[in-house]
Amino acid sequence: MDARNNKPSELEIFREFLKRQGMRYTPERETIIKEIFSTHEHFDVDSLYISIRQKGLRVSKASIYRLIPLLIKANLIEEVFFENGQMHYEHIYGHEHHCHLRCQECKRIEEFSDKRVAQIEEDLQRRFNYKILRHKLEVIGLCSECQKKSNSS
Amino acid sequence: MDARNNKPSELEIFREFLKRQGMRYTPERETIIKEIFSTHEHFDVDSLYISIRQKGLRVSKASIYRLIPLLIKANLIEEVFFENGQMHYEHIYGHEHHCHLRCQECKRIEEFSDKRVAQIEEDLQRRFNYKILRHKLEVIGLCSECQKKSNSS
DNA sequence: GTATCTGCAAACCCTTTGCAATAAG
DNA sequence: CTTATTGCAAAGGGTTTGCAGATAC
Repeated sequence: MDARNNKPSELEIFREFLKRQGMRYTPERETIIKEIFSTHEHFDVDSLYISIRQKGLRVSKASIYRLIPLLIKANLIEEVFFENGQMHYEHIYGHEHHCHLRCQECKRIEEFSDKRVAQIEEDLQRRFNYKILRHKLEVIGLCSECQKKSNSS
Repeated sequence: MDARNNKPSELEIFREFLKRQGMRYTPERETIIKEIFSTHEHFDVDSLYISIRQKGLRVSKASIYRLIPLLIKANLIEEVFFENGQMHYEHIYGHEHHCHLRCQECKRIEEFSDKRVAQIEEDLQRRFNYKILRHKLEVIGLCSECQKKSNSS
Protein backbone atom coordinates (compact mmCIF):
# COMPACT_ATOMS: atom_id res chain seq x y z
CA MET A 1 0.00 0.00 0.00
CA ASP A 2 0.99 3.55 -0.61
CA ALA A 3 2.17 5.31 2.52
CA ARG A 4 0.22 8.49 1.76
CA ASN A 5 -3.16 6.84 1.84
CA ASN A 6 -4.76 3.45 1.45
CA LYS A 7 -4.73 3.28 -2.32
CA PRO A 8 -2.45 0.69 -3.88
CA SER A 9 0.42 2.17 -5.88
CA GLU A 10 0.40 2.16 -9.66
CA LEU A 11 3.01 -0.60 -9.60
CA GLU A 12 0.83 -2.79 -7.43
CA ILE A 13 -2.15 -2.16 -9.66
CA PHE A 14 -0.15 -3.07 -12.68
CA ARG A 15 1.39 -6.24 -11.16
CA GLU A 16 -2.08 -7.39 -10.34
CA PHE A 17 -3.26 -6.59 -13.84
CA LEU A 18 -0.39 -8.56 -15.37
CA LYS A 19 -0.95 -11.54 -13.12
CA ARG A 20 -4.60 -11.71 -14.15
CA GLN A 21 -3.53 -11.94 -17.78
CA GLY A 22 -0.67 -14.39 -17.29
CA MET A 23 1.85 -11.71 -18.16
CA ARG A 24 5.18 -10.95 -16.52
CA TYR A 25 6.50 -8.16 -14.41
CA THR A 26 9.92 -7.20 -15.76
CA PRO A 27 12.56 -4.63 -14.80
CA GLU A 28 11.98 -2.89 -18.12
CA ARG A 29 8.29 -2.45 -17.41
CA GLU A 30 9.03 -1.19 -13.94
CA THR A 31 11.50 1.36 -15.28
CA ILE A 32 9.01 2.72 -17.76
CA ILE A 33 6.12 2.96 -15.32
CA LYS A 34 8.25 4.64 -12.68
CA GLU A 35 9.34 7.21 -15.20
CA ILE A 36 5.77 7.88 -16.33
CA PHE A 37 4.58 8.34 -12.76
CA SER A 38 7.56 10.42 -11.69
CA THR A 39 5.90 13.56 -13.08
CA HIS A 40 2.42 14.78 -13.91
CA GLU A 41 3.40 16.01 -17.34
CA HIS A 42 2.10 14.87 -20.68
CA PHE A 43 4.51 12.62 -22.49
CA ASP A 44 5.05 10.98 -25.84
CA VAL A 45 7.11 7.89 -26.55
CA ASP A 46 10.15 9.81 -27.64
CA SER A 47 10.29 12.14 -24.67
CA LEU A 48 9.75 9.20 -22.33
CA TYR A 49 12.55 7.26 -23.99
CA ILE A 50 14.90 10.22 -23.71
CA SER A 51 14.18 10.88 -20.05
CA ILE A 52 14.76 7.23 -19.21
CA ARG A 53 18.12 7.27 -20.99
CA GLN A 54 19.06 10.49 -19.26
CA LYS A 55 18.78 8.67 -15.96
CA GLY A 56 21.29 6.14 -17.23
CA LEU A 57 18.65 3.44 -17.62
CA ARG A 58 18.11 1.44 -20.76
CA VAL A 59 14.88 0.29 -22.32
CA SER A 60 14.15 -0.08 -26.00
CA LYS A 61 11.53 2.02 -27.68
CA ALA A 62 9.83 -1.18 -28.80
CA SER A 63 9.26 -2.08 -25.18
CA ILE A 64 7.69 1.29 -24.53
CA TYR A 65 5.44 0.93 -27.55
CA ARG A 66 4.46 -2.53 -26.40
CA LEU A 67 3.75 -1.44 -22.87
CA ILE A 68 1.49 1.51 -23.60
CA PRO A 69 -1.58 -0.47 -24.70
CA LEU A 70 -1.32 -2.49 -21.51
CA LEU A 71 -1.20 0.60 -19.34
CA ILE A 72 -4.24 1.98 -21.12
CA LYS A 73 -6.11 -1.24 -20.61
CA ALA A 74 -5.17 -1.18 -16.94
CA ASN A 75 -6.59 2.35 -16.77
CA LEU A 76 -3.29 3.81 -15.63
CA ILE A 77 -2.68 6.13 -18.57
CA GLU A 78 -4.70 7.56 -21.43
CA GLU A 79 -4.19 9.21 -24.76
CA VAL A 80 -4.61 12.95 -24.39
CA PHE A 81 -4.03 14.27 -27.87
CA PHE A 82 -2.34 13.59 -31.15
CA GLU A 83 -0.02 16.29 -32.38
CA ASN A 84 2.87 16.55 -34.80
CA GLY A 85 2.45 12.97 -35.80
CA GLN A 86 2.77 11.60 -32.29
CA MET A 87 0.30 10.52 -29.68
CA HIS A 88 0.64 12.19 -26.31
CA TYR A 89 -0.33 10.48 -23.09
CA GLU A 90 -0.70 11.23 -19.43
CA HIS A 91 -1.17 9.10 -16.37
CA ILE A 92 -4.63 9.13 -14.90
CA TYR A 93 -4.08 7.20 -11.72
CA GLY A 94 -3.26 8.93 -8.47
CA HIS A 95 -3.84 12.54 -9.31
CA GLU A 96 -6.83 14.67 -9.99
CA HIS A 97 -8.37 14.36 -13.41
CA HIS A 98 -8.42 17.47 -15.54
CA CYS A 99 -9.53 18.68 -18.94
CA HIS A 100 -7.71 20.80 -21.49
CA LEU A 101 -8.34 24.19 -22.97
CA ARG A 102 -6.14 24.58 -26.02
CA CYS A 103 -5.27 27.49 -28.24
CA GLN A 104 -5.81 26.56 -31.87
CA GLU A 105 -3.01 28.86 -32.99
CA CYS A 106 -0.14 28.67 -30.54
CA LYS A 107 -1.04 25.25 -29.06
CA ARG A 108 -0.73 26.41 -25.48
CA ILE A 109 -2.70 24.36 -23.00
CA GLU A 110 -4.59 25.36 -19.85
CA GLU A 111 -5.87 22.71 -17.50
CA PHE A 112 -9.18 22.83 -15.70
CA SER A 113 -11.76 20.56 -14.19
CA ASP A 114 -15.47 20.89 -13.85
CA LYS A 115 -17.96 18.87 -11.87
CA ARG A 116 -20.60 19.16 -14.54
CA VAL A 117 -18.74 16.62 -16.63
CA ALA A 118 -19.29 14.00 -13.93
CA GLN A 119 -22.99 14.77 -14.03
CA ILE A 120 -23.03 14.30 -17.78
CA GLU A 121 -21.32 10.95 -17.30
CA GLU A 122 -23.94 9.80 -14.85
CA ASP A 123 -26.69 10.62 -17.30
CA LEU A 124 -24.92 8.80 -20.11
CA GLN A 125 -24.38 5.75 -17.93
CA ARG A 126 -28.12 5.48 -17.41
CA ARG A 127 -29.16 6.45 -20.89
CA PHE A 128 -26.85 4.16 -22.88
CA ASN A 129 -26.20 1.49 -20.27
CA TYR A 130 -22.44 1.95 -20.50
CA LYS A 131 -19.98 1.49 -17.72
CA ILE A 132 -18.20 4.85 -17.87
CA LEU A 133 -14.46 4.67 -17.41
CA ARG A 134 -13.29 8.21 -18.09
CA HIS A 135 -13.70 11.22 -20.31
CA LYS A 136 -11.68 13.60 -22.38
CA LEU A 137 -12.94 17.13 -22.73
CA GLU A 138 -10.94 19.38 -24.96
CA VAL A 139 -12.07 22.93 -25.49
CA ILE A 140 -10.48 24.69 -28.44
CA GLY A 141 -10.21 28.41 -28.78
CA LEU A 142 -7.92 31.36 -29.23
CA CYS A 143 -5.90 32.59 -26.31
CA SER A 144 -5.89 36.31 -25.63
CA GLU A 145 -2.58 36.85 -27.42
CA CYS A 146 -3.62 34.99 -30.55
CA GLN A 147 -6.90 36.90 -30.62
CA LYS A 148 -4.92 40.14 -30.85
CA LYS A 149 -2.75 38.79 -33.66
CA SER A 150 -5.70 37.67 -35.76
CA ASN A 151 -7.45 41.02 -35.27
CA SER A 152 -4.46 43.02 -36.39
CA SER A 153 -3.83 41.03 -39.56
CA MET B 1 -27.01 32.19 -49.66
CA ASP B 2 -28.28 28.78 -48.83
CA ALA B 3 -31.89 28.30 -49.84
CA ARG B 4 -32.81 26.52 -46.58
CA ASN B 5 -32.03 29.48 -44.37
CA ASN B 6 -29.97 32.61 -44.33
CA LYS B 7 -26.63 31.05 -43.52
CA PRO B 8 -24.00 31.15 -46.24
CA SER B 9 -23.09 27.72 -47.60
CA GLU B 10 -19.84 26.04 -46.67
CA LEU B 11 -18.51 26.80 -50.13
CA GLU B 12 -19.22 30.49 -49.72
CA ILE B 13 -17.58 30.50 -46.33
CA PHE B 14 -14.53 28.82 -47.73
CA ARG B 15 -14.25 31.05 -50.80
CA GLU B 16 -14.33 34.02 -48.49
CA PHE B 17 -11.70 32.44 -46.28
CA LEU B 18 -9.42 31.76 -49.25
CA LYS B 19 -9.80 35.26 -50.59
CA ARG B 20 -8.79 36.75 -47.26
CA GLN B 21 -5.58 34.73 -47.39
CA GLY B 22 -4.80 35.36 -51.05
CA MET B 23 -5.45 31.71 -51.87
CA ARG B 24 -7.31 30.24 -54.82
CA TYR B 25 -10.56 28.49 -55.25
CA THR B 26 -9.94 25.48 -57.49
CA PRO B 27 -12.13 22.69 -58.89
CA GLU B 28 -10.16 20.17 -56.80
CA ARG B 29 -10.94 22.03 -53.59
CA GLU B 30 -14.55 22.31 -54.54
CA THR B 31 -14.77 18.58 -55.25
CA ILE B 32 -13.29 17.70 -51.87
CA ILE B 33 -15.47 20.06 -49.88
CA LYS B 34 -18.62 18.96 -51.63
CA GLU B 35 -17.81 15.35 -50.85
CA ILE B 36 -17.13 16.13 -47.19
CA PHE B 37 -20.39 17.99 -46.83
CA SER B 38 -22.44 15.46 -48.76
CA THR B 39 -22.83 13.31 -45.64
CA HIS B 40 -22.70 13.77 -41.89
CA GLU B 41 -20.37 10.82 -41.36
CA HIS B 42 -16.91 10.79 -39.91
CA PHE B 43 -14.25 10.45 -42.55
CA ASP B 44 -10.54 9.87 -42.92
CA VAL B 45 -8.37 10.82 -45.87
CA ASP B 46 -8.48 7.40 -47.39
CA SER B 47 -12.24 6.96 -47.26
CA LEU B 48 -12.72 10.46 -48.62
CA TYR B 49 -10.34 9.74 -51.48
CA ILE B 50 -12.16 6.52 -52.31
CA SER B 51 -15.62 8.05 -52.29
CA ILE B 52 -14.47 10.84 -54.57
CA ARG B 53 -13.02 8.33 -57.02
CA GLN B 54 -16.19 6.28 -56.88
CA LYS B 55 -18.06 9.25 -58.23
CA GLY B 56 -15.72 9.29 -61.20
CA LEU B 57 -13.96 12.43 -59.99
CA ARG B 58 -10.22 12.75 -59.61
CA VAL B 59 -8.24 14.50 -56.94
CA SER B 60 -4.88 13.48 -55.55
CA LYS B 61 -4.45 12.48 -51.94
CA ALA B 62 -1.85 15.18 -51.62
CA SER B 63 -4.48 17.77 -52.40
CA ILE B 64 -6.72 16.34 -49.71
CA TYR B 65 -3.90 16.38 -47.19
CA ARG B 66 -3.11 19.93 -48.14
CA LEU B 67 -6.69 21.08 -47.90
CA ILE B 68 -7.53 19.69 -44.48
CA PRO B 69 -5.53 22.18 -42.40
CA LEU B 70 -7.24 24.98 -44.29
CA LEU B 71 -10.69 23.61 -43.59
CA ILE B 72 -9.81 23.30 -39.92
CA LYS B 73 -8.58 26.86 -39.83
CA ALA B 74 -11.78 28.00 -41.51
CA ASN B 75 -13.72 26.17 -38.78
CA LEU B 76 -15.49 23.97 -41.28
CA ILE B 77 -14.17 20.62 -40.09
CA GLU B 78 -12.42 19.27 -37.02
CA GLU B 79 -10.41 16.29 -35.91
CA VAL B 80 -12.64 13.89 -34.03
CA PHE B 81 -10.34 11.05 -33.11
CA PHE B 82 -7.20 9.23 -34.05
CA GLU B 83 -7.54 5.51 -34.59
CA ASN B 84 -5.60 2.80 -36.41
CA GLY B 85 -2.94 5.24 -37.32
CA GLN B 86 -5.27 7.65 -39.05
CA MET B 87 -6.93 10.85 -38.04
CA HIS B 88 -10.68 10.97 -38.44
CA TYR B 89 -12.56 14.18 -39.12
CA GLU B 90 -16.06 15.46 -39.38
CA HIS B 91 -17.60 18.65 -40.64
CA ILE B 92 -18.84 21.01 -37.99
CA TYR B 93 -20.59 23.60 -40.08
CA GLY B 94 -24.26 23.36 -40.82
CA HIS B 95 -25.36 20.58 -38.57
CA GLU B 96 -25.86 20.19 -34.87
CA HIS B 97 -22.73 19.66 -32.81
CA HIS B 98 -22.47 16.41 -30.89
CA CYS B 99 -20.15 14.56 -28.58
CA HIS B 100 -19.05 10.95 -28.60
CA LEU B 101 -19.47 8.10 -26.19
CA ARG B 102 -17.09 5.35 -27.19
CA CYS B 103 -16.69 1.75 -26.11
CA GLN B 104 -13.08 1.06 -25.19
CA GLU B 105 -13.34 -2.55 -26.32
CA CYS B 106 -15.42 -2.74 -29.47
CA LYS B 107 -14.93 0.88 -30.56
CA ARG B 108 -18.61 1.48 -31.18
CA ILE B 109 -19.67 5.11 -30.98
CA GLU B 110 -22.85 6.74 -29.66
CA GLU B 111 -23.49 10.39 -30.29
CA PHE B 112 -25.04 12.77 -27.82
CA SER B 113 -25.13 16.42 -26.95
CA ASP B 114 -25.50 18.21 -23.67
CA LYS B 115 -26.16 21.83 -22.89
CA ARG B 116 -23.93 21.77 -19.85
CA VAL B 117 -20.89 21.79 -22.09
CA ALA B 118 -21.88 25.18 -23.43
CA GLN B 119 -22.11 26.45 -19.87
CA ILE B 120 -18.64 25.14 -19.15
CA GLU B 121 -17.40 26.96 -22.24
CA GLU B 122 -18.87 30.24 -21.07
CA ASP B 123 -17.12 29.94 -17.75
CA LEU B 124 -13.82 29.13 -19.44
CA GLN B 125 -14.17 32.07 -21.76
CA ARG B 126 -14.42 34.40 -18.78
CA ARG B 127 -11.86 32.67 -16.63
CA PHE B 128 -9.04 32.30 -19.17
CA ASN B 129 -9.95 35.11 -21.55
CA TYR B 130 -10.06 32.75 -24.52
CA LYS B 131 -12.29 33.10 -27.51
CA ILE B 132 -13.90 29.66 -27.49
CA LEU B 133 -14.31 28.09 -30.92
CA ARG B 134 -15.55 24.59 -30.16
CA HIS B 135 -15.13 21.58 -27.94
CA LYS B 136 -14.57 17.88 -28.15
CA LEU B 137 -16.03 15.73 -25.40
CA GLU B 138 -15.26 12.07 -25.64
CA VAL B 139 -16.57 9.78 -22.94
CA ILE B 140 -14.94 6.36 -22.83
CA GLY B 141 -16.56 3.31 -21.30
CA LEU B 142 -17.72 -0.22 -21.86
CA CYS B 143 -20.92 -0.82 -23.74
CA SER B 144 -23.39 -3.27 -22.26
CA GLU B 145 -22.21 -6.15 -24.44
CA CYS B 146 -18.54 -5.66 -23.64
CA GLN B 147 -19.36 -5.44 -19.94
CA LYS B 148 -20.86 -8.93 -20.13
CA LYS B 149 -17.80 -10.28 -21.94
CA SER B 150 -15.37 -8.90 -19.39
CA ASN B 151 -17.43 -10.26 -16.49
CA SER B 152 -17.57 -13.77 -17.90
CA SER B 153 -13.82 -14.01 -18.56
C1' DG C 1 1.86 37.47 -66.34
C1' DT C 2 2.63 35.74 -61.74
C1' DA C 3 2.06 33.34 -57.74
C1' DT C 4 -0.60 29.50 -56.22
C1' DC C 5 -2.08 24.83 -56.84
C1' DT C 6 -1.93 20.11 -58.66
C1' DG C 7 -0.31 15.30 -59.23
C1' DC C 8 3.33 12.30 -58.79
C1' DA C 9 6.63 9.86 -56.42
C1' DA C 10 9.98 9.90 -53.12
C1' DA C 11 11.07 11.03 -48.49
C1' DC C 12 9.68 11.17 -43.63
C1' DC C 13 8.92 9.43 -39.38
C1' DC C 14 6.14 7.30 -35.92
C1' DT C 15 4.81 2.71 -34.91
C1' DT C 16 4.64 -2.21 -35.51
C1' DT C 17 6.66 -6.66 -36.15
C1' DG C 18 9.76 -10.93 -36.98
C1' DC C 19 13.35 -13.13 -34.86
C1' DA C 20 16.78 -15.08 -31.88
C1' DA C 21 18.38 -14.59 -27.30
C1' DT C 22 16.99 -13.88 -22.50
C1' DA C 23 14.52 -14.28 -18.31
C1' DA C 24 10.18 -14.51 -15.37
C1' DG C 25 7.46 -17.70 -12.85
C1' DC D 1 11.35 -25.85 -18.09
C1' DT D 2 8.03 -23.26 -20.60
C1' DT D 3 6.34 -19.27 -22.40
C1' DA D 4 6.44 -14.31 -22.25
C1' DT D 5 9.52 -10.46 -23.06
C1' DT D 6 13.43 -7.95 -24.80
C1' DG D 7 16.33 -5.43 -28.24
C1' DC D 8 17.44 -4.91 -32.77
C1' DA D 9 16.64 -3.80 -37.26
C1' DA D 10 13.64 -4.03 -40.95
C1' DA D 11 9.04 -3.37 -42.59
C1' DG D 12 4.70 -0.82 -42.58
C1' DG D 13 1.81 2.86 -43.56
C1' DG D 14 -0.16 7.40 -42.97
C1' DT D 15 1.40 12.05 -44.05
C1' DT D 16 4.48 15.50 -45.96
C1' DT D 17 7.24 17.51 -49.49
C1' DG D 18 10.09 18.79 -53.80
C1' DC D 19 9.37 19.61 -58.33
C1' DA D 20 7.71 20.62 -62.92
C1' DG D 21 3.65 21.59 -65.28
C1' DA D 22 -0.98 23.64 -65.08
C1' DT D 23 -4.09 27.28 -63.77
C1' DA D 24 -6.66 30.87 -60.90
C1' DC D 25 -7.06 35.62 -60.90
